Formats: sequence, C-alpha cells, structure tokens
Amino acid sequence: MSKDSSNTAKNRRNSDQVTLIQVAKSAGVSPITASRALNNPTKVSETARRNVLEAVERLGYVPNLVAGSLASSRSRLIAVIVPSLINSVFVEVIEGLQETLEAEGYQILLGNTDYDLDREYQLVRTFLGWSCSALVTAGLRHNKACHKLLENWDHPIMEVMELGKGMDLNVGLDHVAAGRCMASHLVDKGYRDIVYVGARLSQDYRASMRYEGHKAVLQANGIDAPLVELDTLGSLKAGSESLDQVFEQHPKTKAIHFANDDLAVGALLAAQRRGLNVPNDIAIAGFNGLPLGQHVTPQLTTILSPREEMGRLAAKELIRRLSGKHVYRRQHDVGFKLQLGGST
Amino acid sequence: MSKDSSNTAKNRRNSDQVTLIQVAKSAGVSPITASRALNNPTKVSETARRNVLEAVERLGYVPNLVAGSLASSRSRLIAVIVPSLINSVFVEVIEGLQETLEAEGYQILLGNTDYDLDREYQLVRTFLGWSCSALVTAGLRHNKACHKLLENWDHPIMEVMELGKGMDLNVGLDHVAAGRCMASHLVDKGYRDIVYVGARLSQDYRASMRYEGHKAVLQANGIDAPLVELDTLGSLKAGSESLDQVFEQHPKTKAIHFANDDLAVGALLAAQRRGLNVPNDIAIAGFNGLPLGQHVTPQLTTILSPREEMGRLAAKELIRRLSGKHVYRRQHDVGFKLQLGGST
DNA sequence: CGCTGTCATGATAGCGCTATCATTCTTTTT
DNA sequence: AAAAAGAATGATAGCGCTATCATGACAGCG
Repeated sequence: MSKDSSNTAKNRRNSDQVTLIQVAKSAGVSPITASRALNNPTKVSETARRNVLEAVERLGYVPNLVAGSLASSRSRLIAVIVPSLINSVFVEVIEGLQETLEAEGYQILLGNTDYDLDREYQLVRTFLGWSCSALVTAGLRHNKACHKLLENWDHPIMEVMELGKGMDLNVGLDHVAAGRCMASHLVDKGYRDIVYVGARLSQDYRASMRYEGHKAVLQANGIDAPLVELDTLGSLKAGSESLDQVFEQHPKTKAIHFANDDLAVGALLAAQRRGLNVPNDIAIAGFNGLPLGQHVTPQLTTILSPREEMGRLAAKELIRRLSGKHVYRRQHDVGFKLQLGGST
Repeated sequence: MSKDSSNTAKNRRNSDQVTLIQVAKSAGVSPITASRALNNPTKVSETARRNVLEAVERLGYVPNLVAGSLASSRSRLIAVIVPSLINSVFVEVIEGLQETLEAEGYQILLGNTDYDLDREYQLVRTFLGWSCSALVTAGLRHNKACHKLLENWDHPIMEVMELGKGMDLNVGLDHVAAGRCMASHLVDKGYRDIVYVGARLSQDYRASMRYEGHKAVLQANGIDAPLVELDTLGSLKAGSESLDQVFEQHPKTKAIHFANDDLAVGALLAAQRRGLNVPNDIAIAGFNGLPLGQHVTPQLTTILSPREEMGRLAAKELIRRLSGKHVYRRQHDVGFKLQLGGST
C-alpha cells in the first residue's frame, strides 16, 4: 500500500485548483517565499520573485483570497451599505468610492438596506463575518444592536452623506444648513406661501433634516412652514403627481421647496404641461444638483451636493487610515452650493 | 510551566472574537453540531438547535464567513461586473439582482470595468479568488484570457444585457432587433433623412449592434444610414451638444435615432430651447425607456427594455442553478417594447 | 577572529470552520 | 427477538494561505 496523499479517502481538495504550494514547487522555493513574492515583493530576492511570477504565469495560478484572508485576518474587502440604488445620489457616491478603492486593490461588497435600519444591522453582521477591512455606510443613524456591534469592531467605519459626530470617520454635509440655505433664498426672493414637499420623510430622514432648516428660517421670518409628505419614494412621477396634492392642501402656494431634484423636475414639467408658468405662477426648488435639473427650461434652482467627491474623499480617508497613517480629521464637511436657476 | 494554550508565543488568535467553538462549549455540544445547528438545522435535534441558538445570542457570535467558505469552498458571494454605474441602466439591473439574491442570503461583490475588457479580466481573476458562487457580467464579449479563465471555471456564469450564445447562462435582449424596430418605425412614419447618434460605440458595442439593425432596415428601404459618433459618454449634456454636430454634418436631417434616452432627452430639450418643434422640425427617438423620457413634452419615442426584470430573472435562474435544479433554458429573451411618444 | 546586525529563506503551526467517516442510540422490519 | 435502517452526534483532518520564530549566509567592525 503506497501512501498516496493526493488520493486518500479524506482528501477533499478541489482537485483542479492550482495552489500556491504548486507554484512554489515549480519555482523551486518554499511556499512562504512564494507568498512573500506575491504579497511583499520587497522581502524577497530579485531572482526568487522572478521565478515565482513565472511559475504563476506558467500554471495559471489564481490566488485563493479566502484562504489568504483567513490566515491573515485581513481581506481587502470594503463593505458599502446604502439605503437605495434607485436614488442616483447613492450610486454617485459608490462610483466615487469605487474609483478610488479599486485602484488601491480593494473590492466593494455592496448592501442595500431599502431604508430599513434592521436590514442594515443584518447586512453589517454578514459583512463583519467577511472580515472586511472597513465599512462605509450612508448616514449616522443605526439601530441599537447595530451600534453596539460596530462600537466593538476594530476597523475603520466611515459614515457618509450627513455631517455630525459619528462612530469613527465621517464625510458629509450639513443638511439642516442646506435646508436653511434654500429657504433663505426663497424668502429673499419675496416668496411667502412656501410649501416643503418630501417623500417618506421617516425613511429619508436627511430630507426631514432639510425641512427642519427650512422651517427654522421661515418661522424666524414669521412665516408658516407647511409640509406635504408623499407616500411614495421620490421620483419624477411622484413629483408630477404631487402638484395636485399641494394645491389642494395649500391653494395659495407660490413656491415649493422639494426634498430632491427628481420630485422638483417632475413637478416642473407637470406644471408646464398644465400651462403654469414657472416661476411666475409657481416657483420650484430642489436639492442635489442632478444634471437633469440643468437641462430643463427654466433651469432648476437647487442645492448642489458634491456626491462623487464625497465618495472619493471618503475612500481616500479610509485608505489613509488603513495604511496606518494618522488621520487628520475624523469629520469632513464637503459643503454644498446654492445653484440658481430660473425656476425660482 | 503550565501549558496555557490560549497564551503561547505562537498564538495569533484574534483575541476578542467569539468562535463557534466557544458557542459549542457554551451550548454543551461539539463544534460540528453547532455548525450544523446554524447551517443545516434539520440535521440536528430540536434541543441541540435551541441550545446553540441561545448560546449564539448570549455570546454575540458572528460567524466567520471567511473560514466557512474556505472549509466548504462555497461562499454565497456573487460577483457582479458592470461597465459603468453612471449609466443607470446597469444600476437597475443590479437592483433587480440584489433584491432577489439578498433574499436568498447571497451577497454581491461589485466590480466596474469602465468599459475596459482588460479591467474585466482583472476583476474576474480577483473574484474567482473569492470562490464566488456565481458570476454575473454585462455582455457576451470578453478578452481571450478572461474567456479561457471562465471556461475552466465550474460555477454558473450569467451574461446579461444582450442575447446570444454565451458561455453558460444568458438573459438579455436582441439589440440588433431593437435597432431594426425603431428604424422601421421611423421609416413607416415617413422619415427619410435619419441620423443615428451614438456615444463611444467601440466601448458601448451594444449601441453599435442597434445601429447595425437600424442600418439594415434603412438600406433595405434604399435609404442612406449616416452615423454620428460622439466622443463622450452618453449623457444629457452630450445629447444636447450633439445637435450642432448632426446638423453640421447632415443639414437635411429630419429624424435622429439616439443610442439611448439620455442623449435623446438632452437633444429634445436642447432643440426646444433653440425654438425647434419636435417632431415637426426634428423627430427624436431613444432607447431604454427611462422614466425621464416619459415626463418631457412631447413624450419620447423609445424602446422600453425591462432592466430590473432582467436582473430579477437572471437572479432567479442563478438561484435555481445554484440549488442544483435543472435549468430549463440557458438563454432567455426578455424582449423589448416600442414605446410611442409624441417625439416622432 | 569572534561579535553583532541585516537579509533571504524556511519549518512549523495555526486562522475558524466544515467534509468525511465513525460511533452511538433509536426506530423499523421480518 | 434479531437484524437492518435511520437519526443524532462526535473525532479527526483538512481547506490554502500567512504569522511567527528559527536558521544560515554574509557584511562590517573593533
């Protein structure tokens, strides 16, 4: 009986996969040297490195990242959790993140909470199980279990979109201030009957933060700040349909401050279809600064938020942190810009 | 000298992490039973299961998915590779995939090729290293190395967006037919001076497939089929700016068949800004059926492609395959629909 | 010449989990 | 009642890689 180790009953090797051991053998070095040649090239002699790389090429070796991560408890995976993909805002942040992270050899593990904090908790649990190098999540609010889990996690956590004291790193903008900014603009323009329209504010709580800012400014000017909340997600369609609801509840409305550009553009186009002049009959303002708003006539007055920039900046801060460098700011305000169009 | 196994020099345990062994100990069962209680509940007695679940709760155990994947060489990760996130079309497919896959406990590993097939190859290599359960990629074209790598991979591969003989599973639509469909419509409407406008056709080769269909119909009708290719990615801005280029190169143009809705809507709005009547002065058609096109006036004539549906269907087919069931069709045509608006 | 320090390499021992086979105990069958 | 089959559990041995420590080779130095 020969001891054929490659064929015993207990063998459960994935027969056809090339392993680092085979590469090492073929290169005439030990497995650990082969590992170093691939992951720590400077720790290995020129010849060894060359031999290993040639063997990799020759055998078509694809590193098993799962094994590597288990052994090193580092994974080069970055968890990214967003509430929605339909809302292009988050996609642009992801785009910014991805551009920077992929260039550094990190991969994105994507989760979608559908604006549900319990779902977020589940995703976080799963992602921690993947030994992610870091976690990026949209927003500063989490449920209790999630908060506790993250607090005890010893990897960077990046909370994006809004600004405030987070768990670790934070890149975002001040939504209350953004709401104030637009409201001030409308008041300065002389509008008095102003309605704020949002969609599912309990879910999109950043939109309700903007409403808070909006309300504060109006009240400081002795103006009422009525709110119309739609029961659908923000979309062109919802914006278009919201007009009826607004005029029904507040017939004298002269200006509408929408929670986002989709709603605003939907309403703008709908208003024009029914023969209303924007801004003379009704003024319309949005939030986000989507390209769409700049292509309609009149151009949409909105607040431009630097979304890709936010993603890129978040990624850079994370990378700086992951490479052990000192992070200068734990909180980073990317700001916003009032973009004046003809719609107000 | 006591043999304190938890504190020897060579110990590199991640000190604070709760492992399945601790859960098992606390539940009074062996590790393997604990494992089964979590992953194969039916293989374990009612009491054992309850004890394990309680211990999990008590200790705050988070399964190490990396270790599990290494041991089982299954990962519940699904690689999804798309050429772009800025193009909302791919995002909607991802949304459809995610909805279905997350419900089945799979996670999405997201890659972005930026329309570069070499980049795709790199991403595929990385993702194979993660022992992904399956791979979803946009398109049927891959570079040689990538093709070879995938051919030898023994997990499901799903190619989406376009229809044809792929490597494994395929869910998509026939872009040549879509191009023919829209061209036929334009010809039927009586247009003769028709220009096709696309952006970066060598990258977005599906758009050039639609052009092939378009050209075939026009030529069959004895009509010339001029092409204008833009050097930017498709966007409202590019569409808006394309008008000049079209009229400069083809002054008599009466209809423009755009490669996608962003371009088409950008052009439609730009045409109106310069006082042209759509469709009397210039007819405009798009492709995709984005909501945007249905909210402008006149509504955009376009081809509606079922993108989320495509993602959902792809996910379902994958899940069926992953659970070992027979897959009835390896190729699935999701079709498209000519959506008539007032713009043609 | 021995001493120390640096560099390249290797042997060993896991990382935390699950596949496999073995064992025990219970149920069913003839 | 004995034999066969099934259900629940466990012992063992990895999955493929890397952290850690140990070793040997060689240079610089008094």
